[in-house]
Amino acid sequence: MSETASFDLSIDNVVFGFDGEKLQVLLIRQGLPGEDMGMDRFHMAVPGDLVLPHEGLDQAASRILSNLTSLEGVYLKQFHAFGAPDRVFGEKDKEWLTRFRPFPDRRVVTIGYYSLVSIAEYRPMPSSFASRAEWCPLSDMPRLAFDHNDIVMAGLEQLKEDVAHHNIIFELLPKKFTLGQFQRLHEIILNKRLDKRNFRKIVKRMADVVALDEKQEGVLHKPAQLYTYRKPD
Amino acid sequence: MSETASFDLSIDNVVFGFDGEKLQVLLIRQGLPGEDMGMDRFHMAVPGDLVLPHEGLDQAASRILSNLTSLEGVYLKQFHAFGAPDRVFGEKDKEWLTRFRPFPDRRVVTIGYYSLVSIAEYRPMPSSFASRAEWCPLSDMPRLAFDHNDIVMAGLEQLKEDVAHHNIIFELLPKKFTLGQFQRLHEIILNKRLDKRNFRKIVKRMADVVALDEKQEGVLHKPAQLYTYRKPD
DNA sequence: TAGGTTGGTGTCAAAAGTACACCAATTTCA
DNA sequence: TGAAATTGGTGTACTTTTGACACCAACCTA
Repeated sequence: MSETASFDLSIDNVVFGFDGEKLQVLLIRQGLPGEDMGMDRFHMAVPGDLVLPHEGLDQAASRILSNLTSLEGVYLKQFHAFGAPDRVFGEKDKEWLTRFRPFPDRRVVTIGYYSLVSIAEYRPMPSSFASRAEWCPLSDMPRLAFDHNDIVMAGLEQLKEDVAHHNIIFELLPKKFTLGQFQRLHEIILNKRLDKRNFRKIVKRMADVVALDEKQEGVLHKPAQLYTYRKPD
Repeated sequence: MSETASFDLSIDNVVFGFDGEKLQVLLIRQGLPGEDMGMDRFHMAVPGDLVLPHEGLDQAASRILSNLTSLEGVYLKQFHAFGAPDRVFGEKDKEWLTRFRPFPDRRVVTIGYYSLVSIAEYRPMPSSFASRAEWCPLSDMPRLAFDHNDIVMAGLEQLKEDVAHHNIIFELLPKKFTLGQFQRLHEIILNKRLDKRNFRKIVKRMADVVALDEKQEGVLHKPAQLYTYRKPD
């Protein structure tokens, strides 16, 4: 075993999206855009790529996200480094590396980031996006490439903790949201039911959640008051 | 700019110790053991080294910690990856890299870990340790090598958050501790004063902190009841 | 106009948090 | 041998937060 190591470094980004109903994760199809592959010739994966030689980690994360998904200016947070020596073990994974990576055998350590996106706000994506990336409900994740299933789960755990103690959850909501959506989002992330009246009591105490002069329209039930989040400087 | 990157990967470990009074950080003198260096010919640094080619990250972290400090079996937690392209900028840092690293110009990304240690329990260190590592109060940190000052501060921030929500704080205490020490430790980490009676009320509610049948000895004041922490499976 | 669906509201009891002051046990020094 | 210094140890009253709980309202569709 040589004492001199040489690693590739990558970023993998777990993009969480909320559509008012479910938490979803943005997945991309591995391979060249437009290339036709048999059904089991590819894996879905979390958007990720190698860090460039002179690039900071956060910078790389937002470049890669932007390249692969056209998402710009979204919340990004580093949450964990994944470096198990056997991160890459599947045959399909090795084949993919051989085709698309200059040094397919080099060990690659990846830094996990997660992003938060309101799906409603980012719905109109460029077409180049739609062809390669798609939302997938967290409750229905397929087998992903490499150790990406682990990365997604670790990202979710981190999100849970962060939500309990910070205000980042608003990044998952559209600018205008209902208290129903807000509560559902909490319930999904924390994975437990909350009492409606108690939840609203708490929200009333949040000075930065303010009621708008507007109601929901076109819903098949009593329309809800819309709220928004005002960032405290 | 080439598209093919190649990185060195290192671990840097912020070892926090508590002596009943102050929070301290374990620092090592950079350079060869026993080598005589002028006062400004070296930097203090957090214990860290390169990850080996076939080694997992957690595994590397505990190997490196053990090599540099003889500490074994201590609490270790990965908290952040540091990869700014200009992490290494000082003249002394470059000189050190040239002497001790096979590829001194290669970009190195480091994974930050922190460890928690009760100084009292680990006081009897092998002599090889004492000559190279020493505790330094957090309140009195010198200028460290590379970006290690940032790493220490980031580790402290993470510790603050983790202490509020997990039970890891007991790792910093000796097996037998007084409520005074326990309270002081909280005050230091959270950086605020706590009321003695209220603090003890909370502790009484912690089922896993139990009073021992023993008192402090040889202190210059009323001896305190000793307590211990029983891990809940 | 009836049924389905989500929105929206208040009260009470239990638990947790917060503010606050004095005596006790040991050591050291005069 | 006792006074001073130092930290240990205790309880009460008030406020705030949490948690359990049930019904009517407004919109849509058929």
